[in-house]
Amino acid sequence: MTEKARMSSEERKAVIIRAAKPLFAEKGFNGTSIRDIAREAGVSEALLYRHFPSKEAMYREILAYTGRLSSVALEGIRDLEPGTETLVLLIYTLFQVILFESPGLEDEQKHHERLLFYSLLEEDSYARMVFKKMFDSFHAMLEESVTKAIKNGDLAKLTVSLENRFWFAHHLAMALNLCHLSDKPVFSYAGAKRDLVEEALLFTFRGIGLTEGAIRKYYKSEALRARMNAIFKKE
Amino acid sequence: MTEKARMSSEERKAVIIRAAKPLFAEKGFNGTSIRDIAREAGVSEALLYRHFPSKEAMYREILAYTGRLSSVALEGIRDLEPGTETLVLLIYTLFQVILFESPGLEDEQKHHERLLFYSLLEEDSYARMVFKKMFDSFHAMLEESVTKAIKNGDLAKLTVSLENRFWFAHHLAMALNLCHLSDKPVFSYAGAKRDLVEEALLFTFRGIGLTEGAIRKYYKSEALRARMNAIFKKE
DNA sequence: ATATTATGTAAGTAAACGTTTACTTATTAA
DNA sequence: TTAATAAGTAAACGTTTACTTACATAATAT
Repeated sequence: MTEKARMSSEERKAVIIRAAKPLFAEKGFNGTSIRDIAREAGVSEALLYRHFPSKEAMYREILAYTGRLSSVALEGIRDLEPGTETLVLLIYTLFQVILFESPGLEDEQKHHERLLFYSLLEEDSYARMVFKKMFDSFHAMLEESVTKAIKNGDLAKLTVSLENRFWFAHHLAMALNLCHLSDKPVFSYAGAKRDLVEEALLFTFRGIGLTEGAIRKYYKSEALRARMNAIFKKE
Repeated sequence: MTEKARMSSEERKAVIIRAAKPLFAEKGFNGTSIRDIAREAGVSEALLYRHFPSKEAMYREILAYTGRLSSVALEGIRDLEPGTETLVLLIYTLFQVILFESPGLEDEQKHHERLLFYSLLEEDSYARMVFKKMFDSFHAMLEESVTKAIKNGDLAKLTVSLENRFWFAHHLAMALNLCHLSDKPVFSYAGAKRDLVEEALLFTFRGIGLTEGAIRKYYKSEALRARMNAIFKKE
C-alpha cells in the first residue's frame, strides 16, 4: 500500500479508481463516501477533486472505465467457424465469463457485476451500454451459427426469436450470478456451483431448442473448456 | 394526502410504512433520508422515532412486513391435482406473479421487487426469506407433479435435479423482471413484454424437459390464464 | 538561478445527516 | 375535574456529507 509520494496525474487517477471501484461496488454510490475513498486511496479528499469534478463524475468515469474492460472478454468468438459447435461454445463461454472469473481479472469481475446490478436499480445507462456491447460482439456469429444449426437439423425452428433465445441464456447466467454474490448462495440449490452451472447449461441448450442428439454431440464441458481457454489465452 | 391529525399508534405506523416503502424501494436504504420519509408521510421526523428505534430498524420492519404479503400470492396452488397440467400451471403462475402485478397489489409488487434486488446486493437476509417461503409453498406440489409427468411420458428424466429445474425457471422470470424495472427495458428484445414472456415460458418448458407433445397439449396461455384467475380470485 | 506549472494537503465551508430533547396537545380513566 | 398517558412537534444536537480555499512543495522550462 506504500506508493510513491508524488505521481503523474494519470498514475494518481488510476490509483484512485482502483481504490474507489471496490467501495462503490460493495456499498453502492450512496453508501460510499468521499472520505472512504480518500482513506482507501491514501490521499487527501481535496486531491480527489483535483482529478474529478464531483463524486458523481468520478462514479461515471469508473463505470465507463470498467465497461471498457468487460467487453474485451468476449471478442475471441469472432474468428470461429459458424455452426452448431460454435453456438454451443458461444453459450458455454457466456456462462463461464459471467459465472466464473476470467483468469487475470479475478475480483475485478466481481466488482463489475455488482456495479452492473446497482446500475440496473439506480441508473440503467451503464447496464444498457454493457448489454449492447455484449450483444454486438455476439450477434453476427450467433445469427450465422443458428442458421447453420437449423439447416443441420441440430436446432428446432422455434417461434422464439433469435435475439430472445440469446438473452434468455444470458439472463439465466446473470440470475445465477446475482444469487452467488454472497459467499453462501441465496438459494438452496442441489449440488455445488460448478454442477449447478452444468445443469443450467443443459437447461439452456434445451431451452433454445437444441436437439438431444446435438447436445450429446457438442456439449462436452471438458472439451469446451479446453477450446475456450485456447481462444482466450492470447490476452 | 390529508389524513387525520391524530391517529392510533397502529394507524400511524401503517401510514409511515406506506410512505417509506416506495422511497426505500426507489432509492435504496442509503439513498433515502429520514427527512424524505417524514415529509412523504406528512409527519415530523421526531414522530418516526416514536414508532421506530432507528432508521435501520424501520427498514427491517418494512422488509418483514413486505415479505409477509408477497408469500400469500402463490399458496392457491396447494389444492390442485398434481400432474403435468399442474406443473405447467405452476410455472405459468410463477412467471405471471413475478412479471405482472397480481391484481390488487399493483405497484406494491414493484416495490417488493426492487427491495428484493437491493437485498441481494446489500443484506441478503430478506431475499433468503422470500425465496425460502416461495420454495416451501411450491415444493411438495412440484415434486409430485414432476413424478407424475415423468410417469406419463411428458417430462424427460434429466440429470438436472428437481429443485434446480424450478430455480432456473424462477431465475429467468426474475432476470426478465430485473431488466424491466425501468419503463424502457434494458435489452433490445424482439417484441413486446407480453410476447417476450410467452417466449420465455416456452424456453422454460423446453428447458425443464417437457416433451413437445406435452407443451402443445398443456401450454395454452389463454386457458392457463383463466384457470389461474379462477384459483386466485378468492383473495 | 528562477519563474512556472502541476501535485499535493491542512483546514476549512455550508448543508444534510440520523437522532434527541424539551415541550404541547389530544385522549382516556379515575 | 383532573391526573395520567400517549400522539405529536419545533428546534436543536453532534456528526458526516460533498466540496473549497489558501497555501506548500516538487518537477520542469527558461
